[in-house]
Formats: sequence, C-alpha cells, structure tokens
Amino acid sequence: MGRNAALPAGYERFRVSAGHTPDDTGCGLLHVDMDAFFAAVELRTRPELVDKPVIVAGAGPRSVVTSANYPAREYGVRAAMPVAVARRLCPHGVFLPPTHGLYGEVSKGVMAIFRELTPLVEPLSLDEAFLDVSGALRRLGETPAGIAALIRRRVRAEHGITCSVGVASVKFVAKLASGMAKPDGVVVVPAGQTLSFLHPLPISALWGVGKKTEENLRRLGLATIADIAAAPLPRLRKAVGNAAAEHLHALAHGRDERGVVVDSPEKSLGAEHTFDTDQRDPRVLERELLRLSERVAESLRRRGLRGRTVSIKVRFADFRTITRARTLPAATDVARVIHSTAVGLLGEAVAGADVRLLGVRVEGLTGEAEPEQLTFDQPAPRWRDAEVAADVARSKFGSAAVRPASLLVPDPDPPRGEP
DNA sequence: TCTGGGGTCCTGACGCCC
DNA sequence: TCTGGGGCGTCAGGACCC
Repeated sequence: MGRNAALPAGYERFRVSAGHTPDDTGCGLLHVDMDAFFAAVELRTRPELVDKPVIVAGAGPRSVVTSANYPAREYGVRAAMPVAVARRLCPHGVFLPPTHGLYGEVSKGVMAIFRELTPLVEPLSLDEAFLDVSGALRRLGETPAGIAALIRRRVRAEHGITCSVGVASVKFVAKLASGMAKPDGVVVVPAGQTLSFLHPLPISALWGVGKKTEENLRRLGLATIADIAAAPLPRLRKAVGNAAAEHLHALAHGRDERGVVVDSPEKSLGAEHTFDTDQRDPRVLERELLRLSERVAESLRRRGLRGRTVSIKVRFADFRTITRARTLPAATDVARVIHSTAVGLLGEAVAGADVRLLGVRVEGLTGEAEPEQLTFDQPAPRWRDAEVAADVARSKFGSAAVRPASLLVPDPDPPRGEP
C-alpha cells in the first residue's frame, strides 16, 4: 500500500487530467497500486459505509491497522498504527476484521487483467505490480498512458475498486509516480524530465531509505535527492555501506537497470504470532512453535518446496528481538522436523524470559523434486506420510479437521481469526 | 501512539578448507 | 610445522518493504 506522497507543489504538470496528458514516449514501465486495497474490497459489500471512516484491523489487543480508507486517513489513521491509537483518533470509525482469502481472490482477478495486456507483470504484493508495456504498445494500439487508463477502467468495472498508476521510463520512478497519483489517478513522468521530477524530492522518497538511513544521510547534510546525486560516492559509502550507497547514487541519477521480473523464486517461508499477553511457560511456547511449524510445513508442501535452514524469532517483553538458526543435513517440509529443531533453538535462546512474539521460518528453499541428501538420522518418512494425509483431510473437511493432540488442549493464548 | 505478519537484502563475525 | 589469505558456508542482527 506504499508510502503515499501527496502530489508536491509544482508537480501538477505530471498528472493526467481531462485534456492534459504529459508526453509518455519512452515510458514503458507502469506501477499499478490499488487504493486502500483491503478497505476498498470490504466496502464493495457495504456500500453504505463508503463515506464513513473504515479501518481494517485484527481484533487482538496488540493488533495494528492493515488498511484504512481515505475518510479514516483524514483522522490521522494509517496502516501499521496500533489499533488502540486508531480508536483514540477515530472513535466512531468502523473497524472490520480482515478477510485475507477474499483479498487474494480479488488480487488474482486484477493481476489477470494485467497479464491480458502484457506478459511482463511483476506482482510486488497483493495490491501492486510493475508492468512492462513497451512491447505491447503496437499490438494494443495504445500509448502507455492509454494502457493506464484502460487498466483503471477495467479494474473498477470488473472488481469495484479503484487504483492509481505511475508511468515512467524506469521502475522506481513509476512507483514514486503511482504514490503521487493517489487516490484514483495517473501520473506520467516524461523520460526527459526524470531528473527534474526526482531532484526536488526528499531523500525519504528513495526506495531503500527508511528512518535509520534517512537519519544517517541527514547527518551528512543531505536532504533532497539532488543532494544524493551530487554527493561523492565514498562519502555515501561511509554513511550507509557499499551496496546501499551504489544503489541510492544510481537512483538519484535516475538510473534503475532492474527490469520487470516475472518469476522470482521464493527464498524463505515463515509464520509468526504475537501473544495477547507475554508468555514464559515453556509448554505454551513449545505448543505455539508446533502450531507455527505445522503452518509453515503445510504451506511448503502446498508449494512443492523444502528448506534446509530452520530459524526462530523471539521478541521479548522489552521488544528486544533475536533470531537463531540451524541448518539441517537435508531439506525438509515435515512439521515434526521443523518443530524439534525450533524447540532446540528456543531452549538455547530463552531462559525463563517473558516472550511477546514467536516466529518460525524455513530458508534455503529448493523444489521438492530436487535430489535430497540422505542421512543416517533421516526422520522416519512415515511422519511426512502422516502429514500429507492430514493435508488431504484438511482440504476436504476444513483446517480444524486434523491437529496434533498437543494442540487440542486449552490454550491460554488462542490464535485469532484463523482463515 | 506503542508498535502485526509476511517477506528480502546486506553486513560482519566466525569457522573451515585449501 | 607454522602462517597467511582467499573463498565459502553459517549465523546473527539490522534495515527496509508492503
């Protein structure tokens, strides 16, 4: 849902409006971003709420806002804000629980529209994607801005939500442009005006500059993208490290060689849970690790993946966060194996401390078909068979159909809103 | 204000092997 | 036998993104 920069003063010339379309020759890259996606999807079935502040958020005491419509934003409500704060800012707002399955379906439909127009589609998340349309212009008999308009018409007509589009000659400029187009608009940055578009903007507009990097750069007296472009590389390297310095310097000069990547393989897969109240009972923690391991193993198997490195994440009551990892002799997609590894790591990391969050992640993913290294302590393949059988049962009878016995005892911190 | 859950990438330290 | 260095894998942590 992006960092929305409102259209800065003097940037009207980049906006597409009735009777005005900036020169879009050479602008083959589009960034399409749904407006307040989750909230917009919820409003399709609750049209009476359209002009009211609507906030999509979890129900727990430690939940945060996942999406807020524009009326809610007028009260200062933002994504990632604690729900308690959002309620204070907007006490009469309508708070809705997220329905993730539905967002996934709408997202699929929207991405399908994109793929009808060009095969070069790179989804970034459920609600946004880069499109390379340079090869599709002649076939469609359209200009880039024309394709942007077509996309917006179809998304609205077929899915009942609005989106904003940035059109530019390089990816990250298209992304900045879509943020400025919000809500429900199009911004075109002519190829020849890329630098005059970029240079007045604050450094925080650059992809990869968050709070910490911004502080580091400001300490050097760098405030705008023009300052970054003019700064000597060695100075930048000292402030933010080699990779980030090269990256930011290139972006500040309007250079972004990255093309649209259609299929990038997943590198890791994980699940985590924040307890409603901090927990220190080892039995509760191990049971939560089992639940998380089950979820991770299930989604590995669903995707036909296995992973070699199991890592856990522990956030303590004081918000200090640690990770611990162990690499296995062979890749796995078996919950039992992931869980026993995670429990071992947890024992080493947590000694009677209050735990706020637990996470399990599997990295070093390979396809199921890739050869597996056999070892003497290979877990009995029966565990995997049993878990695959449970997958089948769950797909037939629902996710609660098959659970390990230890997950059936009363839980002091029951998971909420399981899809 | 008091901070979710899903990810990616980078850096530095360290051990191992050649 | 000792030493050094490069390359690589692993691990931990931090920053960033949506």
